[in-house]
Amino acid sequence: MTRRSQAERSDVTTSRLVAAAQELFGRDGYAATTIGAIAAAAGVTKGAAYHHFLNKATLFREVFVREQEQISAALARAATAEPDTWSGLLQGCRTFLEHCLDPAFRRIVLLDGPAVLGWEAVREIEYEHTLRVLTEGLRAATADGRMVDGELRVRAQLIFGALCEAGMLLARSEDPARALPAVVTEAARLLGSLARDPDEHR
Amino acid sequence: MTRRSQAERSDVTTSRLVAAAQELFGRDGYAATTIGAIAAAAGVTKGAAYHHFLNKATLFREVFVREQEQISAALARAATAEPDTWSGLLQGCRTFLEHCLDPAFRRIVLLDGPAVLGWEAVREIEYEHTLRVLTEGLRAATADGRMVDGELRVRAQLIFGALCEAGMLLARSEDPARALPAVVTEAARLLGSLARDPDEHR
DNA sequence: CCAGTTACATACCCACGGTATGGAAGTGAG
DNA sequence: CTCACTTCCATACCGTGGGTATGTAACTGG
Repeated sequence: MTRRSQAERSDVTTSRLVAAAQELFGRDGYAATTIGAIAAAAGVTKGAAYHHFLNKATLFREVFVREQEQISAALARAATAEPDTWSGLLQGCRTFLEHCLDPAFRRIVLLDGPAVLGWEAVREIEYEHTLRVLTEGLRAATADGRMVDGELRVRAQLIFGALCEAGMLLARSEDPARALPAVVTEAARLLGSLARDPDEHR
Repeated sequence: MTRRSQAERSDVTTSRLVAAAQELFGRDGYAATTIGAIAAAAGVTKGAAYHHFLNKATLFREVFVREQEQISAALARAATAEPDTWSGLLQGCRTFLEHCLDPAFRRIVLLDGPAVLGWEAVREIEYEHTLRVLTEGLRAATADGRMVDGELRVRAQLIFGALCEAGMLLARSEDPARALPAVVTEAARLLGSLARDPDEHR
């Protein structure tokens, strides 16, 4: 009984298309991935793809959002598992860096995303996901007295930039597992500038 | 007497092509710029472009290097004009941020560069220019006792990432000139973590 | 002065993003 | 149940643009 409702059929094909797109965009990059290839990988034709998505960039945007949802969930999970706000922040950074070891993630989120969607659009999406988690972590740590006051939006952005760069650096090293401590150390040192001992005031 | 040597003719057309490419890539972005348009703007045809450059990416790479040469020179100039290594570092960062107000610079160096040339290639070029200047600034400040020790290569990379993000943030604000102080303050605060009072040891 | 190279222009190919069209399957009103 | 209408998707097609093949005039070295 392959009799399905329209909504069902539609959902199945769209999610198949997005999944195939995520796979191919992540592996080959945006420019080297054709709509035809995505459709074929999803078991449909170009017509189906253009029925559900306005154009290639729109489909890519969908993939980008998916990627954001996945990592922001992982970040939130990692942070809340920690005993206090400060270590939650550090653990979140570590989790982000580990995520950067995935080539598909780097390709989609760090390399192609800004070029394809534009910086503003990308940061707008990220501010609903990754940047939101980071900003809230900073806010919590500040409210906790573990971090000096400041423009949180700006601060989150700067830290995010440093983390992205760190993730790329890490991924490029021949032995990422061994290089991770050094990168984490430097990152923690940078963050350390913002730390404040909750017991003493200076 | 328009009689020119081969080398002369070649140099003229190549530099014209690069100049036109820099203009168009910076204004419209990599994807929206065609080789034909570049050639036309340079007063030649596609044939000339493909005679001097292997492909579109190669031409873009040339433009990218030019952009790097220009900014790294400006950074070095700004830094050496300062009285001490630490303020030289700060002034260099400020100069970089001001450079980010140029849309063409952002487009070529921050957005399209990594996507087109790949992260490794971009950082390899930058390590010969912008990142070199930054790393040397850090080295000088460290040797001067103004900054705590650390993995300079990694540190430069992290700071660079934060600065790029700061530059984008700045450029997107409705009034960059007014937003600059806040961004500089946050950036300086981040850098402050690495500062060390040269007179006291702890 | 001439063989060989360099510097282009012109003409062409084709891959790929996007559109137009057609038809099969589903849906909702009467 | 039926029939107009919509949704979903395939097929066929178009235009643009990156890249190549070819032709040719100008320069160069012997």
